[in-house]
Amino acid sequence: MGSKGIETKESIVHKSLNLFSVKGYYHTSIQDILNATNLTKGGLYGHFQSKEEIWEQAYEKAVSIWKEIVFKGTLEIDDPLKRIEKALDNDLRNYLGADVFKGGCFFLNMLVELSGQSEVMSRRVLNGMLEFSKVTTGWLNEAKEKRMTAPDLDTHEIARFIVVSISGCSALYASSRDPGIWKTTLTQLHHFIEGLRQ
Amino acid sequence: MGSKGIETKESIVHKSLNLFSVKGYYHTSIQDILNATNLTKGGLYGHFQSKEEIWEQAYEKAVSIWKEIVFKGTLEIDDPLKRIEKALDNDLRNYLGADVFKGGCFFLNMLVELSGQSEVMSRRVLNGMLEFSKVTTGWLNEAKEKRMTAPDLDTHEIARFIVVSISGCSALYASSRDPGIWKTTLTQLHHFIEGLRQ
DNA sequence: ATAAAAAAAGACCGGTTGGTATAATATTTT
DNA sequence: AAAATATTATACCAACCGGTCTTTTTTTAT
Repeated sequence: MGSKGIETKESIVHKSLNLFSVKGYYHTSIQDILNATNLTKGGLYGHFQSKEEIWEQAYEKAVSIWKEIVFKGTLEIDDPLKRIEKALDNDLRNYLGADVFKGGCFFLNMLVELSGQSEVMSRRVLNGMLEFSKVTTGWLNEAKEKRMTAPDLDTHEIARFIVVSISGCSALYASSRDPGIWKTTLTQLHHFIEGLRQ
Repeated sequence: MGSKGIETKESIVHKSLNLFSVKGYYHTSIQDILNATNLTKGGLYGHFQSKEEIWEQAYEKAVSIWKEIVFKGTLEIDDPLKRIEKALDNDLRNYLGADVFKGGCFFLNMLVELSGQSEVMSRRVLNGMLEFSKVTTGWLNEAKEKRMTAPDLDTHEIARFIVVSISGCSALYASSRDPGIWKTTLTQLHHFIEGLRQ
């Protein structure tokens, strides 16, 4: 594969990711992608076997973009609870609120659209979100071991509730475009997490 | 319109509501509705002018079904905070968790799917959800006036966070089908609301 | 029972969907 | 420069989309 091909392929993934995040997977047609990339079908299907394969690569790119934003400046924070708060601040303020993807949170949008349509694709998105829940659980366990919280803290449950909150925040912000949504969520989650300290 | 016509029309709305909640609006085709109702195009378009008109009536029916479940047994509760908890229990346990709509929460699914597709339809769903937020705000104000909470409680913000939480819960439950999602949310919201008392 | 009205059937419409096959054109490699 | 290879264009496919129209059937009112 020559350098021209690689460039074109990356362009397809990039443009498709934007389209998917704004219009959704099914509502983005191959023709939409062709218009955005100034290609024709031959040019596109030389790089991908199917629309779903384009989505897979777009999804992976979205994950790497999201990770870079959310975990920025978290690892150097010693206090695990503050670390969680930093990650949440990154997610809601610098990812969701900064409109990194014009349609809101790429993952939440995909999860809802694909549920009941494609078991394979929706499962993949869900697992990605559960991974974040696991990271949070780990940090909560760290806080518990350091005796910063109650010794009987149900860290798995707390982490799950945090993911629930940011998911709802993403859903409502995407449709309302009201920054008050993520600001409120951030404030309440801050109080919630600080309330775990003993 | 004879009684046969009314019966058919109600059947169309009923079947369509189920299809919309499982497959989504755009992914439900007219043909799907025809198969479910054992009608043909002539039979269907004699009752409705467009697919969107079918959705409007399905939406209204969903609202009435939801209201009946969520507000059941709430009005006779004097304690406004307990009243909110009862409504949330109804919503998560008896509506979402009971799989009243097979695809999860009809409103959340519609909100996400329609955002960025149909301004008119998504706005309608969002406004419906904000109405529930207003009811909750009113109940919180009642608690504040009765001096059950801190005098400076930001009731609007609290209500908004509650709606955020149940929205996220609906999104994650729809795709995971894990009852632990709504059970966790219920537990945490219970603690959250009880924590408002002073 | 019969006439009027309502309901339903079914063919048809233009447009779009994701995807394929083949031919032409660029780009690399030799 | 020429040959090999990678990339792209274009025409085409069957299936499906929401919706319209006319005809036939069924229900309803008299």
